[in-house]
Amino acid sequence: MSVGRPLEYKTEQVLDTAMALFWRNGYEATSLQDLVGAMGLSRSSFYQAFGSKRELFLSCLDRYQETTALDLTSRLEVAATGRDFIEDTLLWAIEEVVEGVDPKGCLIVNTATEFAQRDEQVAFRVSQGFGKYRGIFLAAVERGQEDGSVRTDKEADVLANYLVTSMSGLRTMVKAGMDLDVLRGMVAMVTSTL
Amino acid sequence: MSVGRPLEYKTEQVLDTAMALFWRNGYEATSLQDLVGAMGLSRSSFYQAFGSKRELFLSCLDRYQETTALDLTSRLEVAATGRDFIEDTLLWAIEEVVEGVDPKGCLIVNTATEFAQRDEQVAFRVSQGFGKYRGIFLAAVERGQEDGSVRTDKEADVLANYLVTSMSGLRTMVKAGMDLDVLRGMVAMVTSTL
DNA sequence: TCATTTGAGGACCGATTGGTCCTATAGTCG
DNA sequence: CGACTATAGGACCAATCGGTCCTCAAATGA
Repeated sequence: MSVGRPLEYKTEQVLDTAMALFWRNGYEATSLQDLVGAMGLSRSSFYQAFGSKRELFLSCLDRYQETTALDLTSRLEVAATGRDFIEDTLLWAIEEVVEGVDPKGCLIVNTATEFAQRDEQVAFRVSQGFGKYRGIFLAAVERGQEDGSVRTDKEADVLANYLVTSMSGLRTMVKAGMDLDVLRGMVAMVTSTL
Repeated sequence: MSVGRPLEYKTEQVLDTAMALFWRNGYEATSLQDLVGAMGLSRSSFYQAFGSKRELFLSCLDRYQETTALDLTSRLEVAATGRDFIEDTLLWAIEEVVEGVDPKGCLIVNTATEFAQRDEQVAFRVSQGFGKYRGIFLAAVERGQEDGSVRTDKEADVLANYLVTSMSGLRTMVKAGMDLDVLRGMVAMVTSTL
């Protein structure tokens, strides 16, 4: 299929590098120099491969969604109960505090506050991302309602939306520097309402 | 006291204008041109009065905190019960969706995700801001526990932190474009745990 | 009147922004 | 070999960035 010199890098790999930068610093604060430097490729290769900074960002948003959704879905499959998955996921969302350095939060949440209003395509991906979260939580809640680990007197989609909202709040408080112990208490508060 | 030509603008007024810009677009995406244009003063006046873009931003954070805290405190004083205040405040947090245009979210929340990790003084003001929110919610919860409108089997400061986290989540979902009806349901979910 | 302080306006600064283009080189295919 | 594609590197671009500086007009109090 491919004629000519092959790619010297793996697209997914450099995409991950770029994603990490956007994730940590946001879109505006990440310059092209930062990007090509970290990705380890020349300006010419960069533009040939990814088109522009904005297109790269959109690709990163897509990739973030895919990998995150995949990860969560596989976690859900092996979880003992619906409630277990939900607790684990919320704890996972605040886990990065442990390292002490540079909490990145959630790329979707960060992008929602920084960028979503100014760019249609970004806004689309943001709501798409939240939709995926909601879908996964919905599946978990429904399973929990079947296996008896989640209350049945609330509609599943209300609880799912509530979990998405709570997770956004948790990740914001992570970035705001809330103590890990307090955050754990918040997770307990949220799950106690299920 | 003052010799010479007097100020032609009211400091608080132009500060509010600048605050609105930062609030809507964030720090990085707000340029000096945007600022001086909206504030209606020349570059020279700007720098003489406010020092630099960053200093202006810090001033805006301070002002935002003051006005918001003052507003909330006075609302708390006239509220019938602690629970009433909490419900009203959460509804107020999602109110801006009604207009349909340009949800700005909360300046503190926005700044926490965009900027807090990169600037000590910003980080200080962000945690200070969240601290004020927590303090107000704490007072509301304590009053609610006294007047019987809030459960007493949870410690007041846990509930206060939970409310701060929930409010952050709500304001993020506002920026993410969640429907107002769904948001109202989320507020109901949160208050039902009190 | 005169010193003082503010105002607007614009020239100007170096640095950086995202982005283009060109050259020369290197690897892989038919 | 020759077609093709990808590479690195750097020159180059207009535009914008935040910020400084200077001039001159305007308003104040002593």
